[in-house]
This record gives sequence, structure tokens and C-alpha cells, in this order.
Amino acid sequence: MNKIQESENCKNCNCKSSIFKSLTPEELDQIDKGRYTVHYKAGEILFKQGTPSPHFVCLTNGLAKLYIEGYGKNLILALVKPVDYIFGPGIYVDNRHYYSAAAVEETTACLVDVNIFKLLIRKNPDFAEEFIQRVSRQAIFNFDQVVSLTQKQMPGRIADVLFYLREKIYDKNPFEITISRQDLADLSGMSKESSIRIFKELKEEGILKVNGNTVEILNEKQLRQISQTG
Amino acid sequence: MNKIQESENCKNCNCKSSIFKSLTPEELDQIDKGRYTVHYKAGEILFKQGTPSPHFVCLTNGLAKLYIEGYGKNLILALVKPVDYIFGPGIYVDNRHYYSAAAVEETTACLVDVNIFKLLIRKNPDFAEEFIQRVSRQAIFNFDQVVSLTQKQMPGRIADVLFYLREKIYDKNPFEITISRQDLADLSGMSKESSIRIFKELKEEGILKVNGNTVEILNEKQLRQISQTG
DNA sequence: CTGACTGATTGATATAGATCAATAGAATAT
DNA sequence: ATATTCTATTGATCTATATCAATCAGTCAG
Repeated sequence: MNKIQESENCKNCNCKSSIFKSLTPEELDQIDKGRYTVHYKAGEILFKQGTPSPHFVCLTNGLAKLYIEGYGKNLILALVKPVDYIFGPGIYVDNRHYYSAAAVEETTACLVDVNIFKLLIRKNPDFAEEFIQRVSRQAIFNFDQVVSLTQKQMPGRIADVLFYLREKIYDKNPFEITISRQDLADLSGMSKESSIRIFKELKEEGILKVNGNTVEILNEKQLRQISQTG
Repeated sequence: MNKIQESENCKNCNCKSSIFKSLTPEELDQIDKGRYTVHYKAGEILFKQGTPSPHFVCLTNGLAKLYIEGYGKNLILALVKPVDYIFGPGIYVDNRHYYSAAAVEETTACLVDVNIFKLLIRKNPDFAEEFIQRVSRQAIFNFDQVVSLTQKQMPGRIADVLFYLREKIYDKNPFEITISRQDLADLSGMSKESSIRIFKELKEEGILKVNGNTVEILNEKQLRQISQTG
């Protein structure tokens, strides 16, 4: 991920998430007061499922994974890249995290006091609406994911993950995969070995070109087909 | 489900969903203006995935299922009973339904104009906050479901569905299952035949007592165990 | 009462995908 | 440079679960 210029203040920060666009300069000042910046090395945990959630996280550099620690394995709900924020549902329920977050690459994040955020939600209807919109989009994404995971076979699920990585995360083709094969498996709800095997098959069929961690989707049509047929 | 007394007006309606508690009488009047009551027979569709979503639905009687029509099969996201509302994420995104809803039993619902609802979200911060809380709880529920569906084996998934039915839907033990075996399967992400088989096994092990459609959880501890071990 | 449709049940079979085990590379430490 | 550790890869085996097919029970129209 490209390095984004950080700022000393939320007002003139060019890495602020788009939901903040409806906030006035004064409101951004409020946010800024309860904010601090933290750096994480790859692999480090931002927060753990089950722990209290006193702030929400805005990613300004790097890449993080959000994952549920289930029964033996993990399920990756989403990857988060700059500039996006991580705002779990627990904040409006019992102030706990319902999933864990870990840095996949070297990562920088702003932590913002959750109470200030909640206050602004009450005060600024545009901001509230923007927020509800984000939460809604997230829910729709989760629907797609759960259908993919429960109704498609492995090749379809891997296809979906590949499209996700290309369109939502790395934003180009070819792209360099910076997550591990285990992460790939946790994203597609299968064993690490299976994800590797499907990956290989797609490569052998000429649908993917794989060079180390650099992946290119050569035959988009066919991959789309695989995604559809499950 | 017991029949709940309906009213001619939202203000003195005793079947209003609890999120409306933060609304003033005037605001309830507004809701009431764009509201109408509809009856559905068992099996009838309230709305279809993909169609526009001009109102949100508040269930006052009966039982409905919310389900995603996937690749060949359906996935039931939730059952909805009185008094609860159905408010899909599409309303704040592109005004489309992202899942379908159908009556499982004879059902009555109030349809409320979505624009009035949105207006009140902007106007009344308590209402907005209440709404966000609901959406958050829903998200947490979905997390639990996706973990159950992707990481547990069939007995664990059926156990989860049984607890769901007892605790969240029928609210008693023994309870009478009013959904079909196919619905049971769509709730637990497996084939109809498999759901029947697991059901039978639980009965034979003495964990369940089954009499027609009346089910009693006899050994809660053991069923909880099955849910845990996957 | 009787055929005919629908949902529930059971059994037999096939297979997608997990698991286990071994090896090969890469990366990091000594 | 070498040892060590961790991740990636491949192969062999096993099993959970789907699918197919048949039967059974209940319900409804005539």
C-alpha cells in the first residue's frame, strides 16, 4: 500500500475516511482531541474479540484483517485498507469487540474516542445517515459473503476471494497478494491445503497467472463463470 | 403465536415495536399517516429480493422468514415474530431488498413509508441511536450465524437452530415447530434430508423428545455440548 | 371413499473437502 | 555459512454431507 501523508490534525488531514466529510471543522476538532496515532508491525494485533472497545480505529496506512475466532479456525470477515475505519457492532451494544483485528502489513492507525463519535452521531444527522449507510453496505457485503461461504464449492469461493482482492483491496490486476495462504483459506472458509490446491488448479487452467505472490487474473470471464456456478 | 390486539392508530397501538418508544406522539402520528395493514396467508411472499423497498415492515401477528435466494438453495437469515420490524440494509443504499421475506404462518404486518422513517431518524437522535443499536444487534447475530454455518458440523448447527427456536422464536420448552423441515435445513445450511437425520439422531439419543411437530429439549447440557464441539 | 399431490422419512451411493503426513522453500537467527 | 523455524506445497486417506431414489403419511379435491 502506498504511504499516505499523515497530518497533525484531523481538520487538514488528507487521510480521513469519507464519512467525516459531513463534519464541520469544529466537529473535526472534537474528534481530533480524543485521537492518537499508533503503528503496528505485520502480525500485531490491534484488538482482540471479547475485549472492551473504547475507541474506533481508522486505518491510515497498511492493511489489516478483521477476523472472528471461531471453533478452532478463524473466519476473516474483511480486509481493511486506507482510508477506512473499523467500527464494530459492539460499540452500540455492550462496548465489546465481536471480532479481532490484526495488521497484515506494516500498519498505521488513528484511534478515536468512541464517545465523541457517538456524540457526533446524535448531533449531526448527516453524519448519522452517512454512518448508517456504511453499516448497511457492510451488512450487504456480509450477506454476499455468507451466501458464498455456505452455498458455493471451493472453486467458487476462491474466485470470489480473488475478485474481492482485486477490486476492493489491491485495486489493480496483476496484484501482489500480501496475505498468507492461511488467510486466503480463512477468507474462503476452507483448509489451507484446499485453498492452495484450488489456486493451483486455476493456474493450471490458465485462468490465473501466478508468479510468486503476484497474481494476474487472465481469464476474467471464466473466473466469473466459476464464481457463478459455485 | 398469540393474537395481538391491533389498533387503528400508532399512538395507542400496543403492538408497536420497542424502537418506537423514543418517538413523540406527534412523530407517531407521522408514522401512522404513511402506514397500512396487510394480511398474509402462510407461504405468501411479503417482498422479493431485488425489488424496490418503499416501506419497511412491522410484524404484528404470525411468523415470517427472511431468506436469501442463493445458488439453487435458500439461506434463512432469521425468523421474525411479533412485535418486530424488518428493515433491510438496502434502504440506506439503493432502496432494494437484499433478501426475500415470506409468511410462515398466517401473518399480519404494518407497512410504513420508508421516507417518513428516514426523516425521523434525522430528526430524533434517540430514535436514530435506538435504530443503530438494533442494526448492531442484528450484525452480531449474523456473526454468530456465519460462524456456526461455516465452522460447525451438522449436529452443532442443528443444536444452534434448536436453541434459536426455543429462545428467540417460540420462547418456551416444549415448543411446536411451525416451520417445515426444508426451512430447518435452510436455517442450518444443509440438505433437508440431513436435517431430518440429525433430528432423528438427537431424538434417539434422548436429547430431544419429538411428538409430531412438538419438540422438547430434554438434555440442555448435552445439546449445549454438541453446539460447542461443532 | 379414492386418487393425487405435498411434505417427511429412510436407505444407498457418490464425492467434496478435511485431515494427516511428508517434503520443499523462505526467512530468520546463530 | 549453517541451523532453525515457519510457511507453502503435494500426495494419500478418510469422512461428513449431498444427492438420488424409494417409500410413507397426511391432506385435499372430487
